[in-house]
Amino acid sequence: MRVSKMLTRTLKETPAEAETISHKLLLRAGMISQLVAGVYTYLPLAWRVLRKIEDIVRAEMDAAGGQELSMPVLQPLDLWQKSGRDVAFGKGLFNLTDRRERKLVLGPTHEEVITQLVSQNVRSYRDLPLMPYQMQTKFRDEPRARGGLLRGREFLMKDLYSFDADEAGLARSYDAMLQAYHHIYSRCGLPALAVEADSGAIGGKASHEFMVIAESGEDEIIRCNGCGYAANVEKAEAVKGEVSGGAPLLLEEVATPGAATIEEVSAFLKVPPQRTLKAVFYMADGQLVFAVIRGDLDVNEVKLKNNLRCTDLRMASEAEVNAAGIVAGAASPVKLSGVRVVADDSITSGTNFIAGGNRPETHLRNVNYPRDFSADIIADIARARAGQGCARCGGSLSAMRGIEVGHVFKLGTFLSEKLGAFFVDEKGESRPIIMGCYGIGLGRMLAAAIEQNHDDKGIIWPLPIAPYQVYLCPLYREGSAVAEVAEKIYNELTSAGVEVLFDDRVESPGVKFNDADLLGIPLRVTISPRTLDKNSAEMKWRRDKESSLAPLEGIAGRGKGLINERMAGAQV
RNA sequence: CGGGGUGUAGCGCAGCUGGUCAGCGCGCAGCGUUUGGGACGCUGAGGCCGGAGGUUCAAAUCCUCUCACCCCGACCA
Repeated sequence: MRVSKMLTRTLKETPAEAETISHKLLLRAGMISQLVAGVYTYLPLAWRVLRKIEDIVRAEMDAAGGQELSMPVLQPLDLWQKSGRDVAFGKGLFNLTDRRERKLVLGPTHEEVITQLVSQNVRSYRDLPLMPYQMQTKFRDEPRARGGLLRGREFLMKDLYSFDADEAGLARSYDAMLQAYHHIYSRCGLPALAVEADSGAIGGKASHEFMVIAESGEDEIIRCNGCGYAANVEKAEAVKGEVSGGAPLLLEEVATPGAATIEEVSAFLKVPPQRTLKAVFYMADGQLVFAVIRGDLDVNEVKLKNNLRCTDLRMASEAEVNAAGIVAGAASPVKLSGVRVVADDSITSGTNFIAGGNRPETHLRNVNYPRDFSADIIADIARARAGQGCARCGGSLSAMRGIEVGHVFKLGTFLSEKLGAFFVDEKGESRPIIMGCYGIGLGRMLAAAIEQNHDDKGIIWPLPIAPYQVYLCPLYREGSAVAEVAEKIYNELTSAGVEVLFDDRVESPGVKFNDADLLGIPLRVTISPRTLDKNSAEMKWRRDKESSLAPLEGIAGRGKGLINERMAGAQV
């Protein structure tokens, strides 16, 4: 490809709408163009990257037993009502109505369609397992699209669905996918970490997310430095530590003027935060819930929501708390009635806590569970954080941010039961097919690759997914043979099967080098009067500092060799 | 949906206490000089100032409504 013929140009200045690095660089490199919020055109360079990612994903899906198909974007709303997930997706579903007033949605995912399809085709356990997949554009009316390709309302996704006759089969399918996913990320030069993930309200036994570690990531990951345990903070467990308080003492009231927060109370009473109880109020499906947790810990709302089995959870307003006759800032579960109490299990191990007195500016000393109060639910509802102990091995936990580039999920039989996907087993009995689903955000992978591979000059593409492998960069000078030689090398490299972006523009060296750096093509081949004097061309890897000279004779073979070497090697 | 912000040339922005306020830089076109890290000179093209109302002798500028986009939060298989 000749740069002079490309549809897009590079930008010197970053468009104001971009905040994250990948978004800025994608715009500056002329790889994407926004149409409306969260919806982008993939311009030729980005499309080439996406196709490379797709090729790798396709190869691994096929190798793992997948079979590719393509399902419709346009789906009847009825199907979603049948599964009940029209409610779960809510406003995230793009709705439309056809000329016959039939309600349709733009598919946000394809479990319903595939399950229906499978139900029409599978009769017997002999027909299983199945692993159909597709690469398809998904539509989700996100409350807030952001970060360019990182979170769009229209995005490319690979989705595979597994259908098995029994749990063991599901486990095999699931493991095959975990393996395939590891292969995919590693082949793309984009190391991703598999972390345990929350399985959500719909349930299921296991779920893993694949995370690319990046500052701009929307998710927080908790990871053990000892055993390698890693989990999304939504799900992560940690050792909370024992807090002794001695033998239970008599409950006693103390005045705490002006002290309402944990910090204030613990400073005022000269007691460490872990010896206090924190009260947090939520509205769960419209009902007030009182969450109690040790003062040094924070409530994990996902865990709380799962324990409450509610669909809507949010912090309660002060008015809602007051309406229940509770004193915010001095609330406690002691002598409380009429409100559902959920306590973190951390409160069961210590004694003689400080808790609110349920009267303004008053607290209680020596509060003990279960002597002084009860809870409707006792469970782990604490948010894990760096520095705590690993629940598995006792090692030390650290926290990092990640971009979710893949999510695999054991679905179970929820959908197959709702949509009538049954099979007949060996004993002749009808049973629901056991499902799993496995997604990879293709566009998000592209963006994540940039988040992880860039410098202040621009993108540094991992070789396997780079739009082109070589940036051929002749530096023009009147009366020299540079142009002619460049054309020759372009033909030679291209004939050798090397993907070349040929900067045939009559531009100054600075312009060309800066564009080469911005576009991030892995290998830059420069030809100038200077190199021609030595009958050679300059070879420079985008990722490296140094450059070297290679003789013009046999340059195509040399270039191809270097690329193959790097493709095969660890460093891409 | 709550909070905040921004809409002026392809991009980045200034002008916004009403009256040469239709401007600057980059980019673009032509000509010439340049060519190893975003060169220089000259000439030129390009804007219903997001939209609709209103106030006024006069509106990019003030008021109202509206639309779009961005950020924080909420939300998120």
